[in-house]
Amino acid sequence: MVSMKDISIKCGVSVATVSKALNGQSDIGKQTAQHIRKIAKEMGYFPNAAARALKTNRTNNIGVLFVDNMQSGLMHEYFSSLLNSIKAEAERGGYDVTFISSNIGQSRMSYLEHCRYRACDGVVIACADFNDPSVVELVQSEIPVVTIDHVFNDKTSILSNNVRGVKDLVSYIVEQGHKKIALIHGEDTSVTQKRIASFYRTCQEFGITVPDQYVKSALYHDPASSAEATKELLALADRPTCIMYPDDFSFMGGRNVLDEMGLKIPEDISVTGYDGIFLSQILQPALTTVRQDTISIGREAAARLIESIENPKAAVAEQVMIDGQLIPGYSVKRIP
Amino acid sequence: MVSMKDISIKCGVSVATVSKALNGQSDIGKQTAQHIRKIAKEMGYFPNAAARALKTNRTNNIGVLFVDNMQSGLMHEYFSSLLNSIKAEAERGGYDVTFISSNIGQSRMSYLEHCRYRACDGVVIACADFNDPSVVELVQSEIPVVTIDHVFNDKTSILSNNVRGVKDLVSYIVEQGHKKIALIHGEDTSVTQKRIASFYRTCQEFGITVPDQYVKSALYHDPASSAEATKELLALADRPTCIMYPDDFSFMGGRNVLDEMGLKIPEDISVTGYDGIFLSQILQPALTTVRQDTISIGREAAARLIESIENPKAAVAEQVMIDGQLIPGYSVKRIP
DNA sequence: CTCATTTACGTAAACGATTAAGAAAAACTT
DNA sequence: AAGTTTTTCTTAATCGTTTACGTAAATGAG
Repeated sequence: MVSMKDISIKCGVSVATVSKALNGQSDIGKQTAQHIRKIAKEMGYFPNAAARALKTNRTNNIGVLFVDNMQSGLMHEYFSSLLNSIKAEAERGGYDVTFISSNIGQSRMSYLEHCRYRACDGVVIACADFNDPSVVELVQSEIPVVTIDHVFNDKTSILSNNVRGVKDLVSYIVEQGHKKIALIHGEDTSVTQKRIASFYRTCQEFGITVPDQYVKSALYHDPASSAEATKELLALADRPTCIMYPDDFSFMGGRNVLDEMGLKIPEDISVTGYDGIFLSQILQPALTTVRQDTISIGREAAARLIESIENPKAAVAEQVMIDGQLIPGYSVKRIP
Repeated sequence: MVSMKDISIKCGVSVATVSKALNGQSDIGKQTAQHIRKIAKEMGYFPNAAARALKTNRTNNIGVLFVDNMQSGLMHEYFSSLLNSIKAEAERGGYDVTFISSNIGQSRMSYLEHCRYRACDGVVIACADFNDPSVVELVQSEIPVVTIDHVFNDKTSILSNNVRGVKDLVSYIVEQGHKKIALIHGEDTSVTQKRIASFYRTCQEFGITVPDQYVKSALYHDPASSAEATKELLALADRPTCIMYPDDFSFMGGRNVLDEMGLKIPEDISVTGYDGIFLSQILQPALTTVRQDTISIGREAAARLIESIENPKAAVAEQVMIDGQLIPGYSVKRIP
């Protein structure tokens, strides 16, 4: 590996001069700097990240927290797409992306310790148990943090606009003429709470009362639990005309139940999903859903994190709402 | 951050002694070492990765190459699952995982340069264009490399046993009584070539001749192209009784076509997928497919890479075959 | 008791970069 | 022309570790 020393020898200057020339410091002669840069390129020089990190305490490395309780974190298209976007934006800003975990080898360390160990310049918390003390510790540390879909006081967070998304979805369903709308929601998280609240509120705005039996609890990304909930809904004396699923993938579970019972979508029953994953638009009929803008969410998360790393004084903690987009599809029947 | 210096002061010994005690060197008194370790733990000491890397030229960091031409790399469940497994095994071995990319900030660097810049101890090449000169350069460098599903001379590679997988699949289909089997395969890669060859060979072994029109080309993970191929197959005068799809997800495209034409699976036509993704077993009927053992593939890749990092002299390049598992499902009809 | 060996620790030089402070040379003042 | 400022470069310290080597004390051999 060619180091600054090699360049300094070749150029007949000191190492300090090389460093300053390469970093664009002003106190180096124009032509000297140019010459040094040329030689450096010729020799294929790249800075030694470790040395630079040691001295500057900056690594140009951001950590991502993707904790997959039940090994499913990255399997969700929502999260893998998010990661992709974070990665892309980080690269654009000159940062690398490293996974943060709670145990490295035999020694178990907290997320914070891991971050310090690797000297991450910042962390994106994308998928984690936000109540985990180890996560809270990290959030409250001095390390710049951006969270996704969860708000911590005084920290920047990027939020998929679930309130608006559900509102759009419900509005669309109502506009198609439905009055009996059921909601199957995921496990209790702040996202879920928002979706449920928005569901009730929007229904109310349209003067629709929702019987308690129309709201069922299931799990995200779990077709089995959605299938179960679907059965319960279909067993009701007064069936809903439209069922909203926690997410597109879970819908696949409900779909099977509907199939078995000989119910056609959307002729006999209408359905909606959430997320807008690739699969949802492959299905026949295309699923009515809300596409969460993972590209923007990831991009904003990385960009804001980098901003607060590079300009800590001016870093303002804020909540950034990213709107999703209603995809009408063909799974909701128009009722005259 | 507490450093060795802090510990050395508290313990009244030199920094060198602390270093040696913490690293388990033999030339430190038993009780001294124990005391130092105790204090270190009390003070919450963790080594500074950058300093250690600078001195030892080892980072305990492995790079992963997941190049997503057309931004789909991580979207495939095969790859995201692979990444998950690599990550898990790396963590077990005390390594962190960093993405390697070709451009970091404004300066475009080759994969190799990126690896050197970050001083990755090794790299897993999981998803990339193996003909890309930049990839080849990396493979031929001094950095330990393990490739997945592609063999480079003198390098360790982990291979999903596609030959066996397709053989098992075809055998199963034949055993169910099928003689007219069509294959829709993915774009030209070494994996695809193996699958096609294994398809032909197994058919031959069973004395089945495959008309050229029964073999169609499509793209992996692309339902549209598989749908197209399905149409072509169904337009044939002598239709196949079973269609093999490039992968489970692509099958979804074919499924729509079959649906439209009123063909029931498996009563009217049999189908198989490949991969064994979550979705495949949610479908009704459950898809006959081959589950690729991504857990083992990822684990072996990381484990072998770490082995060759930590014991370079004894590192033997080898090809490790990981068998998949036939999942019978219910999408292939038994023909008497 | 002396000399050799072992044990346990300290000294100091690296690793490759950054940066404050200093110094020589050039340019500008008046 | 002498002093002042500016420009350009060097010196040297530093970041936190690791490690070859040195050395003093303890132990053993004869």
